[in-house]
Amino acid sequence: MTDKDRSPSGKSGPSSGRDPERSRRLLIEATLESIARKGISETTVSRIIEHAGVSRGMIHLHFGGKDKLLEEAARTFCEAYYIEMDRQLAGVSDGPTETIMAIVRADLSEELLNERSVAIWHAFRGVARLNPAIAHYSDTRDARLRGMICDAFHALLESEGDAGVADDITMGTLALLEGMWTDFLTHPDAFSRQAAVRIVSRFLEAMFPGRFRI
Amino acid sequence: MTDKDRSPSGKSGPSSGRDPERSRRLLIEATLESIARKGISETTVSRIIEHAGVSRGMIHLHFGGKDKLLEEAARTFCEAYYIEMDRQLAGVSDGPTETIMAIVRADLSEELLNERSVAIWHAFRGVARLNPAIAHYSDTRDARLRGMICDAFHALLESEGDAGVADDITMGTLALLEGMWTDFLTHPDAFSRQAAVRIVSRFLEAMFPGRFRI
DNA sequence: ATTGTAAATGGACGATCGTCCATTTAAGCA
DNA sequence: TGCTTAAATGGACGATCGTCCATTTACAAT
Repeated sequence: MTDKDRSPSGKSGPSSGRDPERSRRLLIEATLESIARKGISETTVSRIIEHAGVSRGMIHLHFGGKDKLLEEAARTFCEAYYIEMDRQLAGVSDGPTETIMAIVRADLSEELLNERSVAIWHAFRGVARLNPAIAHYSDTRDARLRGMICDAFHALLESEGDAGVADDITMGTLALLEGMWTDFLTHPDAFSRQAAVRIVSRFLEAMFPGRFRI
Repeated sequence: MTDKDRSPSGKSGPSSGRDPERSRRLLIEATLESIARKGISETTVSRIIEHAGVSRGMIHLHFGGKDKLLEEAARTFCEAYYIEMDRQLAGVSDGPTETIMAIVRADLSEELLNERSVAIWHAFRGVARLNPAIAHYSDTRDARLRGMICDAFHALLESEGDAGVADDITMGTLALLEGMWTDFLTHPDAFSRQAAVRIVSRFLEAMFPGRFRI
């Protein structure tokens, strides 16, 4: 261990000290918090630095501008979704049915679907069409997750049916989940996680009788 | 017909003349057009009046401020959805199956689901959570549409099953449609209207065998 | 023709936006 | 203890935001 490892990331200094990594993290977190609470249009440089407790020049210094910071915030937020999704999927690997339901339950779990996340998610969606960098992170679930679900449905279908059926059901299932997120956004009080899981289960049980019993 | 009917709304004057109604309409249309093309954050007073071809003071004069104009634009946009939906639903009244599929086809039709509408819809969604007035128009389909679908599913279920089943399937169907809109937003080029209708049909056919044959 | 009324104009205004940079501060090295 | 380097500061800057109002314009009634 060289002297260099006695860097500011160690817990020696209580708070104030040189730590560019910490500054970056503070800014990203403050940005996401501001978007969640005040919306993206009211997420200004002044508000971000106030929440982060840093000086005005930090955004330009560490990110090169407000837009780049927003992009990094979107990336971080998207990354956090998959990290938590993987965490909840860690213990499950029994079969296609369990895999699919594990993904569904995780996507609708309190850790992933809550007022904060749904607010941030839809805020980014609103500006995604004109900001390709953000659009990339606003995609309807990524290829890996889609692949996992599609493979599971393929296994469930065995060899019967067309090749496109599994793709259709995959897209339908993802669309169902998307719709649940939107419902949470528009009716945060009336929303029921249990009902949401039950509804998805109903559709899948109808599709594969006996496999997704409620 | 009194003299008053020779108002500016008549086609006497070619373009310039007093017509507060026309000014209001121009401003609302310009607002929606700007949101569709530039996003809500770049929809400024300057841009709106430029597109509308009116003077700066008009927004404050006719709407009392930019926020009120945005709210009116959201109302108008939402209203247009239901007007077109009703138009497409006008000829259908055969049975529950036809009613449901007519709503699905209409919701996914080019008139209702297109790049412009999906951009505006998601832009409003993005700011809805902090703007109650706009949130009201961003609701996931209104009570009337939901009621029509729910009644149809009730009829399809006849007397079997719990009372909540129809509600569940209704919410699932609406969620599916919401998800399709989101997919159109994130993948406008890859999206297929035909595939979207087919996927919804698959799920409903699984739920009610023989009723929603593809 | 004159007057009254309301629509329409467009510039002034203060506030706030994001960017940038001269300066200060703190940590590592000689 | 100086010296170097990079992190951090915070105010200045021009641009642009939305609001507002004194003024002009156009139409209807007198």
